[in-house]
Amino acid sequence: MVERSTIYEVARRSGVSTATVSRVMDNGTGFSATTRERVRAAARELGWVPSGSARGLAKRRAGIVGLLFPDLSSEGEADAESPLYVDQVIRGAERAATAAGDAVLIAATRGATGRDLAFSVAGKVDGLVVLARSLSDEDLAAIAATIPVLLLADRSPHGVDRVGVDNRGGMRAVVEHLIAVHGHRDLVFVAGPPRSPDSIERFAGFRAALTAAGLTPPKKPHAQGGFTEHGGARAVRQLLAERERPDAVVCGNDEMAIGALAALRDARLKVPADIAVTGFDDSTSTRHVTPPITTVRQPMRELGEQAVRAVLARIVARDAPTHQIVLPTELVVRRSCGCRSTATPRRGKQG
Amino acid sequence: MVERSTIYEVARRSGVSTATVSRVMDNGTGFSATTRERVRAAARELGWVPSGSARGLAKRRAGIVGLLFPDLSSEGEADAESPLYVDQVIRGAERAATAAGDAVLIAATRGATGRDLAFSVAGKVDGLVVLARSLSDEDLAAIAATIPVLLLADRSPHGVDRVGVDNRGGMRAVVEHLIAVHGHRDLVFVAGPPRSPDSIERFAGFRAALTAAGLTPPKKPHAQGGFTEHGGARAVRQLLAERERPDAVVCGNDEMAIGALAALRDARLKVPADIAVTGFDDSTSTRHVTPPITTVRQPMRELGEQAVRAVLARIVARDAPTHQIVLPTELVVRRSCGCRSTATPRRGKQG
DNA sequence: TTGTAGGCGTTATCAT
DNA sequence: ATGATAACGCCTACAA
Repeated sequence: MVERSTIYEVARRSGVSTATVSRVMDNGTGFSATTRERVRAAARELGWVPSGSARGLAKRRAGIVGLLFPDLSSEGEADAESPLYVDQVIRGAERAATAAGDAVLIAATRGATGRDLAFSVAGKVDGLVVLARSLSDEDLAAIAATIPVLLLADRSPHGVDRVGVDNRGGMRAVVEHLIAVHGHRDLVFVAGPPRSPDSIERFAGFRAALTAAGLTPPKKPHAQGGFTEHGGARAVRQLLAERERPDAVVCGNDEMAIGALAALRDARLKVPADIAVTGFDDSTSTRHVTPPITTVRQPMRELGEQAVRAVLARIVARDAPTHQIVLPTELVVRRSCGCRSTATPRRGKQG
Repeated sequence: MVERSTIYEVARRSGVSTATVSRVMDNGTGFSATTRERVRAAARELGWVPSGSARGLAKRRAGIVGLLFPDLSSEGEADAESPLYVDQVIRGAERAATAAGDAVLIAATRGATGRDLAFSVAGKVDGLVVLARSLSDEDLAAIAATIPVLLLADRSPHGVDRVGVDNRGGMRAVVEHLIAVHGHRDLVFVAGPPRSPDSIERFAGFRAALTAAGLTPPKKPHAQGGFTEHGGARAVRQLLAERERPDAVVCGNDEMAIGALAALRDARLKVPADIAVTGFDDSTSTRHVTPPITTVRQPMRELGEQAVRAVLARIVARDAPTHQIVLPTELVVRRSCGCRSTATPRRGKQG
């Protein structure tokens, strides 16, 4: 690891000009087979790796797309750190970027320092995918004025590309299942953090399903569990103490559903015989818990893929119309709802 | 998103030279407070974000560290895609990099195309963290001749920095627990893929524990489960069919342990009353399964952190002695081993 | 098919 | 405290 060699050395060693070396490395055209081999040989011998910075500067294209996500741990949220689905999004983004010959740069914004980080990242990439809540609206706008930005959220500022997932339709699908297939009518909703857009959307889906079934939806969630296992358990204990036993506990996410299961077990209630439970997210544990939880799968990997594809597309076509993509969710029927065996998954309704 | 403005425009607008603008943005020194404000104002008004490429070229430092990991799905392995712990490593890497003012670039190598990808990434970063099995030894060496490289594995080529986790000590700790605390003597080992270094190390730990207890360790694992849930179940069914019931089933990872649990349930055997089971990794599901699985926690997040810290250090001190760090694991006692309640976790022994 | 040379946007050295 | 002005390593017309 002495000194990184440059294109000049490769050119000299192979007896051609730097222009030719550049052409060869770009897999372009305009050189003889002999030349190509000589250049390649020289490059190999020197261990030359083209400088991404120089290349990026010359081409006005770094070949990198950024991914910004929030690290909520620093915000005093209950969340462990960043939601786990972030990992899936990252995987998807990596896959799409690599497929397109780009690389992906990731960074977590943490509180106030997030601003500087975001701008620093913006300088290093050609386009940016921003997960909900990782940036203030004005910082987002400022960056969007510089490079293509795509937001992963339920809604985006005017003119900003967006890819989202159909939270509302997914929740509506589970609830309709509970009502139509199992005949439940007294359903209770355990929400996540009050201001979480995901939680809000899912509650909207819950209400929509009740309304569609001719039932009266509540104005507010029956309880809140902060999206945590512990919170879900607490919510159920409280619910059980203050009202008659409902037919089903509809949880805003899987972790709360797992907590709910534990609380119901403690209360000597059988799931699903005495009471049904559902989750949201299709996290790994839902399959292993007893009984396996009926839930809703979100295509997080695909979310990441579509997101970088969209920014990549916009980098090329700066003035195409704004993207607004909403990915469908999928109902995953297991046993906690009362079904005996796993049914064929079906898609959540849009909207 | 018209045209990215440059340092020249900012300089002109604020009535200073580009040198001064550069100084101000670098938070350096050598300018008056008045100047600083004028420059900042101009930058803000123009929405100027310094070009990372240009900056990197001039400073000979991109401010990016790379992380290369393998995507095993393309290799026809049983693994879903890439092992899940990769996510944790990524999180750790991101955290350490961000803390140091750098960003992290991630890329998954997939089969043969991995080579080009790796070199492409190498050109964009100042240092590279490479997860085991993502690159051939010679490609690794070629890149290591160019930029600082650190390998995340059980061993590394001569002169290459390395950070690993004490697989052997961790497995030894669980097995010793099974022997010393629960008095088991007939232990059976379910291994992962035969050539997996992790699996091999863990089996070595298994043998070491038996030997230390005066028992005769087997030369080869009793069964193989390919690190999958399904494989673990199959291994146990097979074992049950061909030999007397052992005291304990020691699994090379959690997924196989979960599969083992299912197979034992089908065989009407009670865990841990009739037979004990242990896993490795401390994946989320181990807590939710019945009974909760005694396992070994690996500090994957910390692994990622230490790794980028080490490469960052080497970028500064190119010729410091080679790093060789091994992180300790932690025994997580739950119920599948026969313990009633969760004991205080203790560290796995080194080596 | 190949070479020449200017330019990409910043930083850093040397003056002033 | 500030300004000129070379690098930095590669790409890409434009020529030949």
